[in-house]
Amino acid sequence: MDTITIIGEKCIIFIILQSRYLVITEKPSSARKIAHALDDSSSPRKGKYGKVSFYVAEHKGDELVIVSAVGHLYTIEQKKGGWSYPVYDIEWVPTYESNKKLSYTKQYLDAIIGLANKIDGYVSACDYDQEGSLIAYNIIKHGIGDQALTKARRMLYSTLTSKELVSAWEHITPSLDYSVVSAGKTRHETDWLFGINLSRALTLAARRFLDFKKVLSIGRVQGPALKFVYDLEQSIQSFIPTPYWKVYAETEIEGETYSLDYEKQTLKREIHARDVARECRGKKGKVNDIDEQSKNIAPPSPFNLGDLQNDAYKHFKMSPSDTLKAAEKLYLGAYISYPRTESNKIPKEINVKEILEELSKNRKYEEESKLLLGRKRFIPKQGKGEDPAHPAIHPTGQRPRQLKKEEKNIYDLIVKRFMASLGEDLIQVDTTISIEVKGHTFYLRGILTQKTGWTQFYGEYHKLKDQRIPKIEIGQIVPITSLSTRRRYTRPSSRFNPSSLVRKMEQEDIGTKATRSNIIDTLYQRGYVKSNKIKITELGEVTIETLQTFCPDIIKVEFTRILEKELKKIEENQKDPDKVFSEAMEELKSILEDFKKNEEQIGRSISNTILGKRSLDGGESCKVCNRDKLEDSVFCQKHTDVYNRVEDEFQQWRYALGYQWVEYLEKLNKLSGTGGYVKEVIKFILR
DNA sequence: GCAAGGTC
Ligand SMILES: [Zn+2]
Repeated sequence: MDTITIIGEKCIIFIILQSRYLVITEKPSSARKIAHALDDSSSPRKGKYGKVSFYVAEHKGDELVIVSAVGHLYTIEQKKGGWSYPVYDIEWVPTYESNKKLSYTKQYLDAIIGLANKIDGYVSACDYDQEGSLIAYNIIKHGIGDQALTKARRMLYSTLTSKELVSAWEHITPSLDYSVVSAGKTRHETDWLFGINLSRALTLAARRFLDFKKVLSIGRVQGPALKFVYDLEQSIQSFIPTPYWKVYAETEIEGETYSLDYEKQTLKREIHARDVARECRGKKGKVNDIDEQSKNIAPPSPFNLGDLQNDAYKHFKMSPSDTLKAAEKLYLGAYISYPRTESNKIPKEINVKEILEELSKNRKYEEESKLLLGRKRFIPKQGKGEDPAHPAIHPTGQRPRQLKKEEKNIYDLIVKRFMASLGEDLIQVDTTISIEVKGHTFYLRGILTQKTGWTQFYGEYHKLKDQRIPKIEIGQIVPITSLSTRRRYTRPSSRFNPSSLVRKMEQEDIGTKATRSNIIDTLYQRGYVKSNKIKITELGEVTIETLQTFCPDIIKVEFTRILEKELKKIEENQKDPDKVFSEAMEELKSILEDFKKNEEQIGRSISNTILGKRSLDGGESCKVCNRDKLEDSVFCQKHTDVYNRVEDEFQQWRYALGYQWVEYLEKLNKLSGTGGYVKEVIKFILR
């Protein structure tokens, strides 16, 4: 609101000018909250533009028209040409034009453009992150026009509480955050150009020798995600088990049997195991120490999306993308807060007490929420995860209606986790009783819960595992009533499942909370991986191996790290976005030239893998697979490496069991933990 | 038809 003062000769006239602002949010729920927070009477007028809701709020004499986007309303497309590569000429176009499945976005864009009428200023009120800055910029620039950009400002907030929103409005920036916008644009364009060009290059190479209907794809996030699966599969296929021995012992005290742990969890030689058995079996031991340690286990923090996806897989075997879908439904029904969050924190502005009061009206949660309400303070445990725009996932208190089974499960998990995060520490006492038998030590361990703390709110999602212990004193003599030793073999790492692969992507910091599970779905759709215990397919394998030669960067996590560093420089005005972009394009250009030059060879190796054919280019292949044989070996690189390790590991087996070479190979061949490549090599040696 | 990122 501007006050213009005109001082005439004899009088002073104040003219108060009301300004009209168009406020653009990222999603409908933020528009509603901002409108209610900023309207002086907390009751903004609600209007409809076609089917799209918008709000008109009066704020300190100004009029705010608040309308929302639905995420990105603009996307990248190639300007001209067909399905070929290289392609460098791109432009930003409305999303609904480029993707029919997203045609619903048209009504939102139409609404924003239609409402951009007699507006004094534009306000970008999208989420407080790079994508948010770009979403509003694209709409204003391409939808409303360049002249609107000069009147555009940015409103920044991290929680959608009235207090923060009012303050955000007061601290609105004088112009858009152009450096953040540039970083966002560069990210989109680099990803598009690398992703689309390399995907087409792979697909077209595969089609050279195959009637191949499918498309192949690769990208900055897909690449490393597939590489994780590939690497794990290599280690499983190359795994050679090692024998070890384990001691199982029991004692009996006052008629009750207790199992004992031997001092060493594993023994490396059979004779060591025999020694323990001979010296301790049937003997008596003396209690020489009783150690009691009380431990406090803090409550879990409320969920971020990754945690929720992980727990939903654990408890309901739901895939991460199904969990996201269910959580989205709950969010759109206003039963839970925004689910696409990386945060494990609930800021103090959120009224936890009020949420508990609402939850207590639901009989299912009445008892627990009333217990929590009996307290003086309502501070959820704060976790590590941070998010610039959204708090941790929590119930709103609003009672859900007509949920599907999966949504019901997810809702219950979220509510109980939220309540658990408000609980007190779980207190347990760990007891370790040391029993000495002829110089060998055995441990009798017990766990006793003293205070259930937060676990009483987490219900079936956390089971207490108490282990009782006998009444016993130092110096007491106890019998070893049973003792056996068993030979075991080490096992390879287990494969990823959709949830642990999301976790891995989180740990490696690739993709975002909203995209990780979808990208894993893409790997399945492409035929790169299969089954719930994720196994790479031959197609996935040949894709990784091709890229390892021709574009190793796209399957490396470091590619993302480098890009992030460059984007940060753009954000901080330390580097010209054009320079970052042209450097990336220089790299891409040389990769694509190289790819094109070798397209025939690449196509042949893809088709050979798929058809299970040996290579036809004259070179000899490995005795047990299609790959090229090394000069000084009968195997390819992979099988040669495996052969060398089979030789190395033999020493360990001879030491542990006194096995001879052939005996060793035959045993390995029978064990389930032995990797496929290992068995291929062994079968060849034993042929 | 191909990316990764938003969100319905
Ligand atoms: Zn081989």
